This record gives sequence, structure tokens and C-alpha cells, in this order.
Amino acid sequence: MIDLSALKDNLDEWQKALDKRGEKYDLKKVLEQATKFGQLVKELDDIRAQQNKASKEHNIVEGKRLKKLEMAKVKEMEAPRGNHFVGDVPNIPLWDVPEGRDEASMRILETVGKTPTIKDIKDHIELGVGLNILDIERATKTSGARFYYLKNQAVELEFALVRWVMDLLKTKGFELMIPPQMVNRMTMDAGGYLRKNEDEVYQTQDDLFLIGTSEQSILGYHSAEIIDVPKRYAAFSTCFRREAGSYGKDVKGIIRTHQFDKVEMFSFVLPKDSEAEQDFMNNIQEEILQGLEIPYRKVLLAAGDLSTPSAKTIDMESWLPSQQRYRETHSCSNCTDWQARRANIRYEKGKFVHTLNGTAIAIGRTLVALLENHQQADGSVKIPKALHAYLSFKEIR
RNA sequence: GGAGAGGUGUCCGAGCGGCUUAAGGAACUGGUCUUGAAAACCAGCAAGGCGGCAACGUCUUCGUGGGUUCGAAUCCCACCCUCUCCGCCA
Repeated sequence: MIDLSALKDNLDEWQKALDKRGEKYDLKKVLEQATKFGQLVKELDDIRAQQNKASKEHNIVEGKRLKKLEMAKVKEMEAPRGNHFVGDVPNIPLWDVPEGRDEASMRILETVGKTPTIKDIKDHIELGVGLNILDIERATKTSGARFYYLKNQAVELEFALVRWVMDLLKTKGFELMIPPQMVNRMTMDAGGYLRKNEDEVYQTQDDLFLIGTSEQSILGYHSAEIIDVPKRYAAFSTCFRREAGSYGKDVKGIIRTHQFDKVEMFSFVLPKDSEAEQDFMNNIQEEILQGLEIPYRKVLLAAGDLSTPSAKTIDMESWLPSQQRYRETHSCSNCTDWQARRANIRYEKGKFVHTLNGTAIAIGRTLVALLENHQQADGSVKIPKALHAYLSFKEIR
């Protein structure tokens, strides 16, 4: 949630920044509605004060009169929410986030690694199926589109990747975590993944939601607490995404699926440290990609591509030979105080922390990049050196 | 899933329609005393919102959400969670 008192002082500036997202939010009206709501709260408080006094004096007649007033006021307050509700406003993009959306507007910050020259490029499906480490067709039988079975060396490879990354993050000062993969409504909403994003998450009949990223459960871990910062967590979890609205996109293969495993980094920091923390996370992501010997580029997302809670997002896009283009495998967002306000996480009384989240490794897409970039002419795949200590084989064939 | 017992401030714990402004302990903070510490004694001590420079005022919060009532920690309904026992289970 955005800071209303800060909004008052920065109305024009914030409106300009928010407009970069390309969505229409009228902050002036948001402020007006919030102010009006604040007045109603005050009026209600006054009525209640009188009413409490009357009850204390056992003044039944006056009490009855005030109760009617109170109920009317409550009704009045329930009505206007909606149109310009402050809770619906996404985070305000930081100053250096470019305007617009999609490829044309994002800023490529850096391109690292030499893209491999491969004759007769095979895509990850052909490679994976040929090596008997991936089965998508049978997953369609059991579960439908956008699911897959990992098999044999791919399974070992996943465990090796997770273990390698966890070891690395431990040395970087992260606490390791395996969080709940279902969270309640309050936790999901604090993260910013309900309301207009609700069709993206799976819901159960018990009003629990399957997490789309462990970001959601880690945020909730410290909700309503005053904590010492910085605090850093590295969490392994399966992630579930409905992928509603992405019909036709990436239908083939395992680039966009309903379920995948991921190690996520999450930091709670002082407001003044959040920019540096994003650099810190980016550096780790680059260390991981370099360790995997995958060519990548670093991209500053445009405002229109930001998720609701994010004020600034930097992606790492890995080279995919079969598509001859870079595709997102890592993402890192500075959510400033937006999630912390909703989850009520402070570093001292009345002062909210900043939260950041970043992919350490997302198995599905990383597997795609690994298979395709390290494929050999005979259909086998070389394993990068960094993982050798974690595996009993140096190639998949 | 079944049966029973519970969920009260940092913790323990009383309260079961208006004497609660949530008793009483413990812990914590300050003070007296002491060479120092402990003990003893005195005082302070929940969080959040709103108004105010402040003193202060006011509202909300006794697992959560509804309801009854002028008035609810207390009564009613639903749900959640914890503990004990049984069943089931990786």
C-alpha cells in the first residue's frame, strides 16, 4: 500500500511516476476518497464516544438514539469504497524506471557471455525427450496442458542446482527456509497477489491459496512484527501459477507451466538500503548464471511490466538458442514499503521496512537454458563445472 | 475424521452482562537502600488508528467473523487454532 501522508506532499510527482505504468489511477481522487473516509471514521468515533458515555450512565434512551446514528454511519462508510480505493493502487515506480511496456520500452543494462554457435539446434523438448529426462505428453494425460514430468538425470540435476544455490546463498548470509506452499487470504493480499491479480492464483475450498512464489510466504513470516534488519531468507518451494490470460504464449515446452520449483531470495532492509540490496541480489543472480555458463542479459523493466507490488524490477534473461533470443529466467524486485505496509512489518515503531525478492534459481526455465546452451551435436548435454561436485555425471546422454 | 479441554496484554493467570479504566503475579524500566550485586521497598509498564506542539482526549483490539443488547472478554451462531485421547496416514 502506498503511504497516504507522503502522497499528500508528493501528489504531482507520484502521479507522474504512476502514469508510467500506463494504467489509469487518479491519485487526487484516491487521496480525496481516503480523506473522506478518514472524516467518516472520525465522525463514527465521536458517535461511539457519546454512546459509550451514555451506556456507562445507564442512559438507555440516549443509548438507543445513538445506536441508530452509529449504524447509519457504518452503513455510509461501507458504501463508497471501490473506485479509488488506496489499497488498489500499485506501487509507485522509482524515478529511473522507464515509461511504457514490453520489449520496446525496457532498458538493456548489460549483455554477458558469448552466445554459442550450434549446428542443427535442438530445442529443450527434443533434447529432453530424446534423453529420457522430460515427458510432457504424459503429463497432459494426467494433469493437462502446462505440466511436465522430470525424469532421471533431470531430477538429479534439479537437486544439484538447488543444493548448489542453497550452499552459495548460505555463504551470502541468507537463512535457509522451506516455507508453506499454501497461505491464507490475508497473507496473499499483503503480497499484492489478490484483487486484480486474483485470477492468477489457485484457490482451495478452505480459502487457502497455493503460492505462486515463496515470496508470499516469506513476507507473511514477519507480518505484524518489529524486526531487526537486514534479514535475508533463501527459500525453496514449488510454485503454482494459473497463467490465466497467457493463452497461446509458450504453449510448447516447459517455459511457462502451472507448476515449477524455485529457490527465492527475500530481504527485509532499511529503506535507505533497498537500492543497494537490489544490486546485491542482482550480483548473486549473475554469479549463478555465470556459474552455469549461460549467456544472459540484464534488463531494467519498463513501468508497464512491473508487478503490482514492485517499484523497480530488474530481470536476467538467459539466451535460448532454439528461439535465438533472451528469455527471462531471473527477476528481482524492489517493493519498497508497499508490501511492508500491508503486512505491517517495521524496523521500529511506525517505520516500515523495505522488501525485495529475487529469483535465485527457477528450475523449469533454467533447465531449458542449460539443455539448449550446453547441447552437443550428438544430442547429449554437457554439465557446467560448477555442478560437478553435486552430480555423479558430467554429461547427460 | 471422532470425543473432551482450552484460546485473555511480553509471559503466567483471574474474570463468565454495567463495580474492568482487564484483578493478581512474573519479567522489564527507573528510583531508594548497598562498597558492588542480590534482596527488600517505591514508581512506571499493551498495541494500533484519529485529533493536538504538548499535556492530553478519543476510538478499536480479550482466537476470527457475524448476532443479541442502551451496554459483551462475559450470552448466541459459525469458523480457525492449540492441547489430551482415539482413528487414519508419509
